[in-house]
Amino acid sequence: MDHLPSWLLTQTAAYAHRLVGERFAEIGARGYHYRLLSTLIDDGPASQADLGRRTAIHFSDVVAALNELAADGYVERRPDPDDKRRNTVTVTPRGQERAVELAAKGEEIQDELLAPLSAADRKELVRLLTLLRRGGAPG
Amino acid sequence: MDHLPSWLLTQTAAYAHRLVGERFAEIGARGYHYRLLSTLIDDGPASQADLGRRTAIHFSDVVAALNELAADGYVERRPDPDDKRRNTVTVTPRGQERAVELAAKGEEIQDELLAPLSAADRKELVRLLTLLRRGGAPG
DNA sequence: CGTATTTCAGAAAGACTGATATTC
DNA sequence: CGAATATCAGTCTTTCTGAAATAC
Repeated sequence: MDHLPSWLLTQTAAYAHRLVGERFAEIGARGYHYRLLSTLIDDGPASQADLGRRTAIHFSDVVAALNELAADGYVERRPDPDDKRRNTVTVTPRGQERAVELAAKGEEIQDELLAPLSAADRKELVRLLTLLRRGGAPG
Repeated sequence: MDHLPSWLLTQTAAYAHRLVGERFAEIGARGYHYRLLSTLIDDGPASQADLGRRTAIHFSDVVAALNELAADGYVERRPDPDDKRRNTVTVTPRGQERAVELAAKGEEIQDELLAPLSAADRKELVRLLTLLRRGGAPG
């Protein structure tokens, strides 16, 4: 059974999942927060629908995660004057600091997760997973 | 963001996960059924605790999945005469047929999942994931 | 006594569905 | 009108936690 890729993928993913959940929970965060904040900083302010597309998080979950981030003062929602349906989501100064914290945690998690792999193997893994992902989620 | 291994792993896993769920659902099954039946056939009858360890499925989830498999007549639970705490789980003839069906579905899912990868890349992926998994789940 | 097995009830997290109000 | 956006309420799956009863 250990040779089946989908089995391995599920197992490894479950481990990665648990690790990400645990480590982010240590600082009161979730994976969604990390994804959203990072994307906002890397690609700039966006509407919630745009955020959903960029992060591959469902619209409804973007709303919920943004509620949490806004409650802690990490992001702000402002109505888009050009399109009244939209909220423009921006990162506050506090959110910038939080993003640094989450990014550091992210690095820490990476290192823990990839500990068994050499630098070359890590690059190879990224290459293979990128190829795989194309089959499922274009973008 | 696309270069972060844990992100890639989560995304790819989500895709693999969805694929496995959908395809097995087409024949009224779940991933757990496949894992449990395959393990029972490959390694022989076992107690539920053993099954949990072999498949890396939680005891409580083994119970639930076995309830489903037993309801369809694919497995049988018999009290272990040597240790009255244990149930010995065996595959019925119907279960053998079902296992063949699930294995075929499993192959189909593999092919769909790994379509973007060459044969060499598939082996490489298995190698890397196996290494990774050691970090989290020894066994 | 502590440990192992089976069982059930439920929670957390991610992904998703459906409905609604609003605006383009 | 159809399409997009934001929101809310809720489901589904997998994984895991906690507690109970029973047997070693």
